Amino acid sequence: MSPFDINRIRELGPAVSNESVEREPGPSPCGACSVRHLTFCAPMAEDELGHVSKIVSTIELHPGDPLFDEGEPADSVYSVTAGAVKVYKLMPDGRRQVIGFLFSGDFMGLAHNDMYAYSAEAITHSAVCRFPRKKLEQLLERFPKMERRLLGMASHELAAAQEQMLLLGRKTAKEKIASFLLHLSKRAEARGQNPNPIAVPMSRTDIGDYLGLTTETVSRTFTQLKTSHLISLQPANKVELVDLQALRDIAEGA
Amino acid sequence: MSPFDINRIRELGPAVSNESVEREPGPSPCGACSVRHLTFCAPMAEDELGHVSKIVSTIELHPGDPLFDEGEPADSVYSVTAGAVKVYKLMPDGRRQVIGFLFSGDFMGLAHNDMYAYSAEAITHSAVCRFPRKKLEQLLERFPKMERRLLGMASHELAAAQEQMLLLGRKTAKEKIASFLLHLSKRAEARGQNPNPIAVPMSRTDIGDYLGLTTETVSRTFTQLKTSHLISLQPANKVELVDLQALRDIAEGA
DNA sequence: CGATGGCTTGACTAGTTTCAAGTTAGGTGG
DNA sequence: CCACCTAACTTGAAACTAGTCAAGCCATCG
Repeated sequence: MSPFDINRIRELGPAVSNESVEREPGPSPCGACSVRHLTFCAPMAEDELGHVSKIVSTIELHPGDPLFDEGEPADSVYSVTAGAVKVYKLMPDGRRQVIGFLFSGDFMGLAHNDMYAYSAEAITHSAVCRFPRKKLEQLLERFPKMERRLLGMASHELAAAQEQMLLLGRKTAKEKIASFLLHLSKRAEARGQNPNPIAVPMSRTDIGDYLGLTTETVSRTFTQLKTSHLISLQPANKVELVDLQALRDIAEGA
Repeated sequence: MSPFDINRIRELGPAVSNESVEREPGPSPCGACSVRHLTFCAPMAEDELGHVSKIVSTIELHPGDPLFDEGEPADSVYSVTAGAVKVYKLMPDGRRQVIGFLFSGDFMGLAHNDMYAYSAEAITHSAVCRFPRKKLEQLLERFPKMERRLLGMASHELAAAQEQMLLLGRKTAKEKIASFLLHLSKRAEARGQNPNPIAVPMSRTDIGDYLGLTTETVSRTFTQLKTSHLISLQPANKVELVDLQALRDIAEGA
């Protein structure tokens, strides 16, 4: 979490309860959105933002707050504006696969059919924008440039998912962890945050469920990378990538 | 492969060499396309198909023919009209992850940046339509309904990729194979083909590289399912799903 | 300052891979 | 038309990576 993100959340005002707070849109929530250039709202002109503000509502989430669950009617699409959210799928016996970690600019809930294909839950104190599906679809129809942007972001997501398939299907534990850390670094940079050291707000269990490993293996592998002086574990869940090139070599399997 | 698909290929005429053959579009290749309802061309009206025909060229592929390679400039987007194509990523040491098997109606090459993120190669005798990227983008700009269709298909792909992440990260070999066979069955049905017995045109190695397993484990697991009378291996690479419910229970991990 | 939950470490187990050898099937040429 | 040849597939035994079970450590927060 950058200070930038924290400021964004503070703008939302204090929570009135320990549950998620949903606020009606103010005069121009989108005009003030500091991460708009990262979201699917990016192509909208200043004087068109009113159309977006009109259908959006802002939700504040605390660590562990659920946003929606797999199988629920997919009434809304969400865009993360601050914090970190995880999306995951569950098997009947409790096995879990984390599909992705979402940060500022990322969206979720773009289901083809009418149910969410995964569950979403906040990792840190976060803020998301909620778009009722029907109204968003009307907006997309009126502004094809927004739909184009969404297609571009979906293509990007798809490429990332395919890269993750390679990781899950063919990489070793060490290669998975190295890839994961480099991926976090790249994404932080893309959001204009510090790429090194990186914030690692999710738990070892979450990381394991994202990489197809157990908590224990994740922990052992971190220790191994630390002992080899490739990374350094810092306070406040920060990780310094000490030897970037070595990490890249490991991640690629070279 | 259904007889239907084979007929489609025969319409293309004989190959003039053992390499892929690229043909200039005839008077109305799209008007005659029998799988159009499955492709991203579906929303186009009959009298608009000329715009599509004008930019498309048809390519015939024989088993093993490469279509493009990871890292090449992504000049074109392709739509499969007959046969089966595999797309895969390679690691420097040769480890391979098959990202997907494509059949009639599926598209590939929708990269966000300017390079293909994976390689594509024909499994069976196949036919694909080639759309120069620039020209396709112009077409999408003119026909937002086509772009909407593409976004819908991309969302669907994304959901499938996420399901595959769960498979790769958390399922056992037996669960992976059961899921794979059921997935093939569902997809055949969606294309109007027989969902049981199913055609399994890809090799054990391809299946392994798709499921994150070795050839040997795939083979052993098929044998195991056969011995348990859940499936039956038939001639011509066909597999009969004998006990559908048991396969579903295994696939879901129940 | 104690308690809780997350993280780390250890010993053992198991599922899958690896290495190796056979078997089957399909395509080719005599 | 048959026999061979090759590649794909199957099966077996040993090895290894990551998982499981269990205990201890650390840090954060009332």
